[in-house]
Parts: sequence; structure tokens; C-alpha cells
Amino acid sequence: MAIIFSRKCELGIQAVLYLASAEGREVISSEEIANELKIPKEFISKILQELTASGIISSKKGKMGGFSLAKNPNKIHLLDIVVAIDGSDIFSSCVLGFPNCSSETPCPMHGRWSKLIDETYKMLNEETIDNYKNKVLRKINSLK
Amino acid sequence: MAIIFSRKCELGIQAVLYLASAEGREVISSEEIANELKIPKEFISKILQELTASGIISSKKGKMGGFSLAKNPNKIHLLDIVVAIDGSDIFSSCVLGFPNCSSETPCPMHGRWSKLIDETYKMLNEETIDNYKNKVLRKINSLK
DNA sequence: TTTTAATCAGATAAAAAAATCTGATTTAGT
DNA sequence: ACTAAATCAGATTTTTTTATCTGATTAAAA
Repeated sequence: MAIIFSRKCELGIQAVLYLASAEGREVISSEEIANELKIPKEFISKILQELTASGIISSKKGKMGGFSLAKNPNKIHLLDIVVAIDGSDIFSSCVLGFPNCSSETPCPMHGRWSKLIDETYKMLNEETIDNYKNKVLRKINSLK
Repeated sequence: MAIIFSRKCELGIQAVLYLASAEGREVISSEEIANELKIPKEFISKILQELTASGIISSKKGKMGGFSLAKNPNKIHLLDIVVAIDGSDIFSSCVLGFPNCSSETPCPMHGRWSKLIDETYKMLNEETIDNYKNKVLRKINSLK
């Protein structure tokens, strides 16, 4: 089971990081992304479409086409990708699955859990793709 | 989407908390739990069976039967329930979905994320059902 | 202008998770 | 013994998520 992000979202972040790490090159095909990340081409294509629709990356059709970042990597936050694919419910939904969990009617974990979620949110909101593009190359290479 | 625990696990925790909050009474029927937590009886029955199998609660069959905690509530940690239902993968799997994420071949989020997961683990391991049984009553009553 | 290689769009299939159903078993009380 | 009320066990259905397929469109290059 995915721990916090959907599989789609995990792979979406991976793909955007890959695009960022390939700076200088015009566009990257979905096939290359699929090969490098060792995931099915068809699946990543769908995800790249969604990310294109939400304006995080842009696409160039036709032969020699492919995908590239739509903005400067220091303007793309991890949070943007998460919200685009999974939405923002995870930042407000109850960890124990109770409805209407809030400071008025908190679940028993509410207090401590809120702090963890706030930190997560902060992390995703602070970190930009730019901060990560070098780190990710190492990881991708380790996939051999 | 469930944020970190499966729906099964969320409801399992809710049910165990409910049992803890009903101390003094012999056994509680799955029907009562379902009514109080506003969830389907059949689903919670399945979950209660699993929790019985893993020794967290115990069951009494037949008329006047039902479920009760298998041990003292200060001996049952939230972690026990989580591991029994969802397993312990969430504490070691990569937040970005990369394989073999570790300090040797970390993903870009590995460092910061590990800290959050460690805190979560600590919280689940420290807190016992006992600590929560009073808090949960308020929440359950608010479900009206 | 034709071929080729790419995205795009939407349908479909497969897998996993969540929820429900059915019947068997157990046990207290009459 | 019989009945009623509960768990137990496992099959089935539904829903959601994940993954795949197919055909259309686009655009570069021969």
C-alpha cells in the first residue's frame, strides 16, 4: 500500500524530477522516462498528460516531441504536484478516519497528528524541484 | 483516499478504542460497535475477526456473545493494531515509491521523510489505548 | 507529400481494496 | 431439546485504483 501519496502521484513526482535533472535538453519522450524509471510507458504517459493539463509540465506533439518543465524548477514545489494529482484532502482528513475531525471535535490522535501533517505540508511547500534534481540522479542511476 | 492507514485499519483502531471506552461491561456485540461508529455491521465484523486472530481482542461466541479487549488497555499500543492489520511496510517504504530507498541509495526526500516517519512510529508505539479511551468517547458522541 | 515518431484522448482490462451476503457454528435461556 | 442471538468462515459483489490498449492527431524529416 502506498503510504501517503497514490502510486500515480509517486510516479508523477519521479517523472518531474527526471525532467528537471535533464535540463539543457529540449524535450524528453515518455518512452525515455519510462525506461529510466523502470515503469510502464503507458502508465507514465497518462500521468504526464495530467501534469500537462495542470500546467506543471508542457508537451510538444509530433515527431521529436516530448515533455519538459513548464516553468523554472525553482518555481515548482513538490506540493504543486501532490495537489494536482491527489488533491489536498490528505492535509485535512482524519488519520483515524473519523468524520469532521477538527479542534472542536478532535479524534484522540488529532493533536499530535496535526503537527506531523503540518511538518509534511511545510516540507512539500518549501522544497522545490530544483533542490532535488541533483539528488535524484544518483537514485535513478542506482535503478540500473 | 486514506492518508496513511487502510480503511480497515482506521476502523479497527476505532473499534478497539470503543471497546476500551466501555470498560466494566462484559462483552460488546459487533452490532453495537457498528451502530455507535456509524459503519456497516458486516464490515466491522470482518475486522473484529482479524483483531481476534491477532490476539488484540477476544471474542465470546453464542447468545450474549461479543468482543472485549484481550489485555489491559495500558498494554495495547496503537502500533499493535496498525501492524496487525496493515503490516509494518509503511515504516520502511519509500515516500516517492522508489525501490530500495535507504541511506545508501536515498530518494531526494529520504532524509526529511525518515524523521517524520520515525516520529509517527514513536507516537504509535508510545500511545496506548488506555491514554485514548476517554478522548474517544467525546468524539463518538459527536457522531450523534 | 509521404512516412515516421511522438503526444492525446478515451475506452477497456486487471488488480486491489472495501463492502456485503450466506450459511455454519456456538451458547444462553426457555 | 429447542429457539434465539451472537460470532465465525468463506464466498461474492462492488468500487476504486492501477495499468493497458487502440486509434486519432500532430509535426518533423525524407
